[in-house]
Amino acid sequence: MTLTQLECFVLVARLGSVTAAARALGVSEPAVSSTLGALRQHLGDPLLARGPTGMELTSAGRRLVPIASEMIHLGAEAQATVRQARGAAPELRILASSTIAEYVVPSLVDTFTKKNSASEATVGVATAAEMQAFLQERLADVALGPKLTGDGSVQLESQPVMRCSLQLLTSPRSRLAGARGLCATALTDVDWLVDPAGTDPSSPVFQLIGKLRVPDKRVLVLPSQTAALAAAADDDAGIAPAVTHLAAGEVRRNSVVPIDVAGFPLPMLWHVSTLASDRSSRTAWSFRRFLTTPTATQIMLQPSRGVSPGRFKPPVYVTLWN
Amino acid sequence: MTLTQLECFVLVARLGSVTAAARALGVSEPAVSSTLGALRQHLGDPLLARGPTGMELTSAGRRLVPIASEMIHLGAEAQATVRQARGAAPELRILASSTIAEYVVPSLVDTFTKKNSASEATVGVATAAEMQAFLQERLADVALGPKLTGDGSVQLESQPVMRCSLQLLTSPRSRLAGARGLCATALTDVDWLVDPAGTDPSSPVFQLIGKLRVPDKRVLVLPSQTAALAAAADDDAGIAPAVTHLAAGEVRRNSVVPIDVAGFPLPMLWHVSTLASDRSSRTAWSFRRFLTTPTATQIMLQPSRGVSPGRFKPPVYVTLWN
DNA sequence: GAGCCGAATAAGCGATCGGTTATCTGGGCG
DNA sequence: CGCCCAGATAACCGATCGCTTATTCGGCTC
Repeated sequence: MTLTQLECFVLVARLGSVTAAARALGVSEPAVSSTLGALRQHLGDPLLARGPTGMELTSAGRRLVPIASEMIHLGAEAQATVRQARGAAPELRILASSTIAEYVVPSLVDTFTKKNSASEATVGVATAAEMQAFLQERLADVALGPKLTGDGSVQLESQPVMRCSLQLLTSPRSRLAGARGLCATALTDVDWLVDPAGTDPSSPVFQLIGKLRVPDKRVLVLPSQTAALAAAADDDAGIAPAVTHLAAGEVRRNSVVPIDVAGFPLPMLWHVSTLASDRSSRTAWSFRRFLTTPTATQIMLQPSRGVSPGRFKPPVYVTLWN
Repeated sequence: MTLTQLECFVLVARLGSVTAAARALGVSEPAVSSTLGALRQHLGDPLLARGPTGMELTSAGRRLVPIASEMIHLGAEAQATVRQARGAAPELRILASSTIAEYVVPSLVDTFTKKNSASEATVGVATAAEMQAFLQERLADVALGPKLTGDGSVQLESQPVMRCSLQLLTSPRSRLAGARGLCATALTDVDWLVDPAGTDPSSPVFQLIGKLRVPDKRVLVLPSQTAALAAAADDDAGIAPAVTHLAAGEVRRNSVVPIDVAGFPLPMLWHVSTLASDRSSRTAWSFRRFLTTPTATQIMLQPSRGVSPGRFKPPVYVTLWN
């Protein structure tokens, strides 16, 4: 019985699927499957079995979850405690959607750690479901992205920190560029150029694609928002959904232009989420408060220039820090 | 960071020495040393350093102990919980001094599990220091042997369950056999045939040997008390300290005879120890209560015949059950 | 009944674990 | 001063871990 096995188990239990857990951990599905298999054999119980709504816990599995979860948490705490005892800065583990991670997290972290010199940040990219699981397992301290609700058993606090909007952008020379009052159905037979956050089922972009019934082959996932915008700048390459103020620079330079579609720009909110204050780390809490300050708002409005396409090393999926 | 590493660390911290921890775990000293080294490297702190009174915790190590201890405990609890959820009998992990393990534990366990069919026992041999460490780490549920005091931080409950005495036995044809009113100094130039419990610094036998200043080369550690008595039965092989009522059969058969030394038979007590009732498992508590019943006393007075020498597979040192 | 999707299994690979014996090192102590 | 003891290190070995790709299995849907 290793901590890795328990981590796998808990993640599968929380996310309801081996595949999702594998993606969250950034490994292949068989890796998780076999790790889970080892734990099953060791404990002599299937722990999880396929059910109509994903993997469902057996009676033994249900009792194991809280214990395993606590062990994992203590593992992280052990590391943090030793770090602190040695006088090192406490670490702040931040999760963000790929878009936010790309444009605003670096400068936010920069400013925060300068202000609050006693902390050291690591950043990972995750989907909303992963954020929720990781926060609940205390494998991350704070998440930036869509609103998280918690799953009832563990309370998450999610608070809006930025009001912004979504636009659809395309090349100024595209046939869509000049059109007025476009109908949504006209958008289903062009390529959609999205960043990794567009694959998160709870992201506005994903939901938009779903609502419009854009066929899968029309959705191209690029490694970053910057790359998506660069691709959209090519004539007739397709359309790129983007956060208005983050793409403002590209629009000003006229490399892309907004498409006029009813309902756009689509308003949206960025949220910051942590565990309830009494279970959250002091540093996480302090970072969260920082995000509501005007300084942080300024930073989020004036994004660091997106990393040039190809240079943006996609952290792709989060690695666990232990 | 593995559970094994944490286990090593905690055990070294509790026992105050790498060597002692290695013995408790039944492995070589370098095994523990290097496992500890791996943890040190992983956490970037020495955790423990040599001090005048054994290994001493660094500040980081001091904070790590309770966390690591809790993780280990949760590991054991995870297994127990899953076992129980599957409907299996809860397990009872018993530690005993080698003498007690040899003569009375098997029948005690037999009777107890028959009475209390919902439990399954495993037995290990340990010294008093190991018993204390294992109980505190909840790596064992109950210990049978000398009185344990606890080390202040964790409270152990130790209760006498058997009043008995220690005799010195030798071959009826030995030159010591007939002597009357022997002086203790006469005993330092014969071989002492002791069982593994005689190597436990807190055992009466060990203390006796120390008080008499018997030279090390005069002390022969045999794999069991039965073996020691068999050896003592040889002419002039030496003397074997033994619990009076356990050796009664051998004495009745005249294969060995008691030596007449002032102060002998030396009274002694067997104790049963557990964690305080609120932290101890139900099964452990129930076993402990069982030991105070007349049934259990009867069993302890009428030992199962010692296993024949050589056939007694010495569990030597306890294995951790996880 | 055929196809599909997600989990499980197979096979293989390199790194690490956990263990051994033998040796080195560094502090008390006679 | 040199011995001795206990911890650290070296060198080595086999088992397991953790991960991969490819394939098989089992339910569901059409």
